Amino acid sequence: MCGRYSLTTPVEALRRVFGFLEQPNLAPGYNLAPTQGVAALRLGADGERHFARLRWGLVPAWAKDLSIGARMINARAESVAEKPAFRSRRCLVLADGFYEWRKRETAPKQPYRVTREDGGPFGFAGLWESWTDKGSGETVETCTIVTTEANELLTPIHHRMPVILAPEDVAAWLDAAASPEAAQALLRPCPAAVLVAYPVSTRVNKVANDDPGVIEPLEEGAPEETPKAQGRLL
DNA sequence: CCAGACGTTGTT
DNA sequence: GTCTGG
DNA sequence: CCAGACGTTGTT
DNA sequence: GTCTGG
Repeated sequence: MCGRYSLTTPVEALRRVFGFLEQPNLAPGYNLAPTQGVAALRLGADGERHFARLRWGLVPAWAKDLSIGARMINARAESVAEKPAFRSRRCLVLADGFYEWRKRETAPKQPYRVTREDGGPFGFAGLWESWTDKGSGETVETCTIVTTEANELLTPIHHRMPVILAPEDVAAWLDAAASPEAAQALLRPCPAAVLVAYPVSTRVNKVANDDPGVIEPLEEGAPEETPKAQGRLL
């Protein structure tokens, strides 16, 4: 699954890689979590790619309130085609790393950060919807990240992973007019060789810890961190 | 016709 | 909203 | 994903 | 345990 990720790449570099029109202000996100506003791309009616901030956690149009979104943070690739709640429009959620927690027998879960081998940004296959509050009339755009089975790199850590689209597949995913069969075929684990994974501090567990420290590699075999060590700032 | 459901994750 | 069940 | 909350009564 | 919030 994918319940936490990072996007620290400067917006200029994102524009070069993904080719969207806008020049938004984008603060680095070391520890992005559900219900937060995240950076995404959508295909506009003009056929161009547009940047959008979407609330992470899909809220279907029929929902009574936003609370369902906290649980709709992922959509299984295996069920995207059938489930009514996921008959949504496609988007690309921009990232440069994601976190997975490996369960351990005795010790607490060990978090890992997974990035591209070259450190560059990438896009998760996403779905988005628009929800309007019946009372206030306020509209909120929300999104979810599609997941699939783990590839060889992720299997020792976790059995699911987000769908990471190869750059050449992004256009086919974003174009809702493209064949559903072609889009469905993109929802598979990316090659293990393009990714690397490394353990990070359990400081990432806490959403409020949104600082460069949470993406720093944790030294293997290092003694358990003390609360004092966890509290130090960089 | 109306009423009511509609979803994910995890489980080494 | 859209679909299923009654 | 993890962290943290999770409830009732009353209403002179 | 289950649910919500970030």
